Amino acid sequence: MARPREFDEDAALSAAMRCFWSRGYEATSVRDLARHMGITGASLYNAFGDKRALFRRALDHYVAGTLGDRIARFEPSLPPRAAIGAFFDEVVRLSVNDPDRKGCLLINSALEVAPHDSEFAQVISGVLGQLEGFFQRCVAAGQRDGSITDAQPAGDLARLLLATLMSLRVMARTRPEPAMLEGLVRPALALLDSPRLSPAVA
Amino acid sequence: MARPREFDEDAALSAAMRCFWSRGYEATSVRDLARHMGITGASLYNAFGDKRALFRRALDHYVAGTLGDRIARFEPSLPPRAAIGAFFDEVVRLSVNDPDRKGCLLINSALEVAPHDSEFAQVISGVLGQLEGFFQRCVAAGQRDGSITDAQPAGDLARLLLATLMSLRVMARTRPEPAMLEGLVRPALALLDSPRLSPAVA
DNA sequence: TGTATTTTAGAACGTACGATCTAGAATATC
DNA sequence: GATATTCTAGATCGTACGTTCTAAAATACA
Repeated sequence: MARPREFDEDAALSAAMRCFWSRGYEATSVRDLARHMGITGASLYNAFGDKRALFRRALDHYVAGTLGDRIARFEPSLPPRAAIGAFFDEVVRLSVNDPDRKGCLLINSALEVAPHDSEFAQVISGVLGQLEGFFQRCVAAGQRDGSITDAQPAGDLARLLLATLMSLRVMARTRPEPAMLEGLVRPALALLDSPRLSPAVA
Repeated sequence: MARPREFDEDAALSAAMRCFWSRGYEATSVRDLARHMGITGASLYNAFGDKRALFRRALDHYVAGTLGDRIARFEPSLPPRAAIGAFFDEVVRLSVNDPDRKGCLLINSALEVAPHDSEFAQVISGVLGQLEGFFQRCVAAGQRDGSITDAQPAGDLARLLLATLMSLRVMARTRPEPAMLEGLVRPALALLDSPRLSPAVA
């Protein structure tokens, strides 16, 4: 064997992720990447293949470290209705406090990369499915414990939440003001609390 | 005065719009544009300024000819609830029959251009406001004639519809299958038909 | 310690980008 | 018909792109 790598591969990957996240795939140059990763172009190609392969790694890193982490923090530790609320609260809070308007790397890639790259389309579609699954599990559990209405099937409510999340990510890149983003989220969450079918209200 | 222009400016603008629509702003080169517009680079710069100014014209052209036209076709001629349904039906149908997965130029630009160009952010935000206004007018009218529930305020339902539209446009670039897109739209439209608050159901 | 192997840095490859310039062709006004 | 103006085509500008190459530095195993 031979000389070991000088740089921290995980730190370099995180730096690459941040580049792709704030500038997008095409607009991020290999020179940008190398500079922010603290390595040279040759090392980048040695360690990660080419730009597209590095992007794939960076996207996986993002999904595991941001989306996956958020679900893992909220789903096991909060009641289902609260987990959904906390999920959206965090996304709104991060969006409002993001002067670069980076949005979400997954959704950004769904629009920039997926349409003309079937491998990424498949990966992204799978992650969107995981998100829908998270919402569906929360809604179903909330319907069982009575904290979420059963006026709509859990699958339908989950898709409404997924749609809300995607629209939130779109809006956050154009108009990331609290009133705007909360105006998108609040009516969606209100649906979860709609009265049950059984007793009359008025 | 002097020699008149040889090419049809409106046809050229439509061709430019199609380029930006299918490839995005950055990925569309001035040479691409000139070729599809049927003119030379010099004529393009003479007639439209630079690439950014041409994109601005192309985006306005898209908004007027696609979004504006769709609203103008449905809002005056259909009952409010039907206008909303026809709007989404058309977007789903066009998305499914779009092998290039172009999506919507406005939403694509909201993610690609708006975050780092405040002028475009303002323009796009304004158009999103017009869309929300269309939904709000339809919902309010539908609530008046009883075809749409008043279990939620018209503004909230309008924002839910706007969110649904944005998510539809995101999903259409990644997974433009009828089942997927209709699965996003159907639960949102179902909300409009929710029972009114007054009589008990079960 | 010697050698094979993989790292590093940075120059260099060919290509494409947005934009401009140089001519020459064409036309509305005088 | 002369002239001033705006059009056209295509070469050309400087810059940046993704990628590869060259050579020197460094280390695990014999």
